[in-house]
Amino acid sequence: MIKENNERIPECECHEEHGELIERGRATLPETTALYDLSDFFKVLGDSTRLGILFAIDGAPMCVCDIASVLGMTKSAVSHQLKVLRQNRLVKYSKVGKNVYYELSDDHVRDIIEKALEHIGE
Amino acid sequence: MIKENNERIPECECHEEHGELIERGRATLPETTALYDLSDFFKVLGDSTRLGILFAIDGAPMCVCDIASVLGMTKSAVSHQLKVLRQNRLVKYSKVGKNVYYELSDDHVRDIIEKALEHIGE
DNA sequence: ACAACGGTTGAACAACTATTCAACTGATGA
DNA sequence: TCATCAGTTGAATAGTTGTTCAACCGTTGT
Repeated sequence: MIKENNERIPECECHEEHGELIERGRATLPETTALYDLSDFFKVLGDSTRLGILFAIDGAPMCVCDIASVLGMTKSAVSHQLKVLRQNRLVKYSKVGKNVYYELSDDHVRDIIEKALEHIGE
Repeated sequence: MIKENNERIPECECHEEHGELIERGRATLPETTALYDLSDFFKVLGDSTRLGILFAIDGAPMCVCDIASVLGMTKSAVSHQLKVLRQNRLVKYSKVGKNVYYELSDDHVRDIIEKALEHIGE
């Protein structure tokens, strides 16, 4: 957890002369709120169930029951995670009769996941 | 949490005819271990302190004390998070006297964070 | 109107995680 | 050699998070 930007950042405790370095570090540091938004975004992707859902519905929309079947989980558990994905706008849905079909809301996310997969495969 | 791939995936509980959809979903689903690796990677980025550290040392290596100063945190807290970043190979370090200088180990990570920032800014 | 079904929701519980604190290691300089 | 400082570490604690369970809502078909 990071202190608010408007709090005074204390001098470096160590006795080296790194004042300039610290200034530079502070300069490249995004706003506190931006940092939280960013970490929240990564937190959403940091769960294998949610990633599984994203992979499952990649290509074709699927209803909750189907997703649950693919992942071998209960509808309830899937629905809870779909809520998180919805709230963070990673998926969108459409109701058809009794069913609710979910799909990826964005190509952006696909790119990020792909890049991460590349990074890991080294 | 996702069931192991070698477990039998049950038929869809709902009474629609989605057999093909489910087959397709299963096909696009990565190996369970790959899914865990991927979510672990995002988990590391899903913390504002760790992101703050990455931003701080972006450009110039910094010692622990400086990082702590920039973020307004204790050396201990920073060191604990640096350990996580080390274990996941997101940072590398070099000792100079009493100090330990940390820097980004990879341009890949910078790309991913940048893409995520783009995604959020919409 | 009613039962059945797909899906959502809230509470509860267990598992995990980040920070603090205190103790420790290793390098430096007197 | 000894005190000091940069950094690490383990245990403890508080906060967060994912799944389960049971109850619920809205739509469909009879």
